[in-house]
Amino acid sequence: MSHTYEYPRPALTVDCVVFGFDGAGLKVVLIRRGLEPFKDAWALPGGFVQMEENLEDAARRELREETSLKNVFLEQLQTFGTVGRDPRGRVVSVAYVALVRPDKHPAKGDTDASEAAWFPLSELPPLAFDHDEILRVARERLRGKLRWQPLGFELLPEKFTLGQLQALYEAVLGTSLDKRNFRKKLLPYDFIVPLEQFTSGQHRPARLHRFDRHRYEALSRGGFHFEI
Amino acid sequence: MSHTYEYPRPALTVDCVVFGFDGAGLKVVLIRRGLEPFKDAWALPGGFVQMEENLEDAARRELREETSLKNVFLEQLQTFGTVGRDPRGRVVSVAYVALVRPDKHPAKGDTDASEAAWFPLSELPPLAFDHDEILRVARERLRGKLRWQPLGFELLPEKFTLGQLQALYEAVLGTSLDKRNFRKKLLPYDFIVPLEQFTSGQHRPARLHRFDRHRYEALSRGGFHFEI
DNA sequence: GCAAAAGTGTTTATGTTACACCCATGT
DNA sequence: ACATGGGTGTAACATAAACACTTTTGC
Repeated sequence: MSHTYEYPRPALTVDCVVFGFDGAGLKVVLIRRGLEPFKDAWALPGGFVQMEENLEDAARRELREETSLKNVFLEQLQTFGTVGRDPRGRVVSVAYVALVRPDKHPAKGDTDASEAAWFPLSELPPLAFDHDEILRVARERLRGKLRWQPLGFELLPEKFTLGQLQALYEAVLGTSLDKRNFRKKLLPYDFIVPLEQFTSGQHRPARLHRFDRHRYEALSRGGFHFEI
Repeated sequence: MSHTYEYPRPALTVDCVVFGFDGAGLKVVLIRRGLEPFKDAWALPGGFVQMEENLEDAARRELREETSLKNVFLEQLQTFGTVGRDPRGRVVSVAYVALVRPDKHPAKGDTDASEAAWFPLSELPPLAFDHDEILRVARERLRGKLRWQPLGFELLPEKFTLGQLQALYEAVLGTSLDKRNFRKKLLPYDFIVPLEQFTSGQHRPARLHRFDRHRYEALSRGGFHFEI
């Protein structure tokens, strides 16, 4: 070990923006902080990176500890390091975006966090630190990515209707889409596979579909181009 | 200050992938390391983040110190934090991408680095640390972004010919493009402004153009969509 | 029978691709 | 005169956008 350890260094945290979709709108997981600073305020789940821990592992650990979520889609977003973003001193945070299916994941607090809950993006409480900013960047990223990558499937149940898929796109993109054109665009790629199962309920049953990840990856390798 | 300082923490660095374009191919700035580890190996310019220094400021400072580059386009790329990526111990690096016009920027070493030089992407030496990986991600990002954003203008002189612009796109995307279709696609947006100046040289003079940043930003705000 | 969501095709407009020749200059 | 890169248009094709009615179910 050379001069690497000779001077003070920032603290390093990870923060996770966990998106979910309930059929109507996008939601995000927040935890109520149990400690100062910002005690009792809502914040993104996250915490300090351990010395021998990869960044993504730290993000997954914090998610597990604070929200009981595991095996979720997780991707690095951006690193936030403005001096003064944390009143405790210099803290640099590597932010991650996670996508989960709320039906599979109840989002209950476990250890550190006294409470964890889903919030609709339209009804957010004030957030601790610069977490509004992190969340804003995360929303932009999600909107940008959804158009070129079929991320939607990380947010929907394994079997879903085309109506649900479209509602998700509409919620993320903030626009309304034409039902026929939406299907015409997606279905020919054949990574959305129709099943012989249908929903039941008050209305006409809708056909269920599943996402064919292998088919999608094969297409991707061929350098295909897909845009909603 | 609470428990923030109670345990050991990773060291934090910034590393910069500086791209330039010389009319023929993409180049990147490397510095020859003067210290262990990887003494005398080539590496990306970068260094430790100071305690009261914003991340981007640290990146700009290191660029200035190691390569004399200033006032360049700079954007955060991704954070690399795999345990073991630095033999000195746990070092997490926030990587940045910079775009510069090589004509304006000679890239001479200044302080820390004994040497700084431009390397064509096709003739790279072995790099220190995980800098190959960082560079790989940077190239991908550049390729991805160039198609939706007119980044090209950061890499070309203020006044440029359409031939130069096309050569740049071809170098970054790794494809060849049709001259007529390329112009037909870009010019109607009117953010490339023809000038009444022409090159001189061995061949027919080419009209010079400039990038109209305001026009581009006005278009962007209108949510326009541009793709090569 | 009515309310509510599912499902389905065609036409028109727009954008993309492919393609070949003449022009201006320096040597 | 020739070598070199600059500059220009059109037709075929593919993709995107606009648009309305019928079906099935639960109540």
